[in-house]
Amino acid sequence: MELQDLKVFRKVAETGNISRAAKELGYVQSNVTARIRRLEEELATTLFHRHSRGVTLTSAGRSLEIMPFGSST
Amino acid sequence: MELQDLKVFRKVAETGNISRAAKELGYVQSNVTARIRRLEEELATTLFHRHSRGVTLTSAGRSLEIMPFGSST
DNA sequence: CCATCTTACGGTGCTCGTAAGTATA
DNA sequence: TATACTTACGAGCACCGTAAGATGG
Repeated sequence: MELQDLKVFRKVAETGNISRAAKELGYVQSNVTARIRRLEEELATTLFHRHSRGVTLTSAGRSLEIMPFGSST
Repeated sequence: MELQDLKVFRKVAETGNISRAAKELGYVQSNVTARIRRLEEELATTLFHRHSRGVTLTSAGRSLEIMPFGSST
């Protein structure tokens, strides 16, 4: 897992919305989807529950969210 | 700068030798050369002095060396 | 329909190994 | 000649945007 992965993950967690996270990060939405998917594969877990109004953290996602990296944003 | 860049940088700094760092990291030597070069370009600075017996940190390199990331190795 | 996430596709650049080149002692 | 760093090259994959698809309210 690289720093950029964590930055994207955090923005999605913060907004609860992949589209808005993408806009705020300056990416298109499909890239953020793909990045989150790859991160989930790498960690062999599910970080977000997907529903029609956005996404919410799973318990695994909440664990990652509190990792003490990169908070200098 | 990503975590992997820092990991490679640190191993080179630790050993003072790109070839040995590469071996310890499980890469070929030319890749480590290229990675360090890319990192230097990204940071727009020179991290190592090159000489015929290896490399030594520049003052910029010493600054990066003490960054408080990734020390969990 | 509208908002949102996903999938397909192609371009560009990074990462990696192999191989050859350069330099110093 | 031995040791070390650099450059050239090509394969594979990640990252990025565009575009189209799927789903729920």
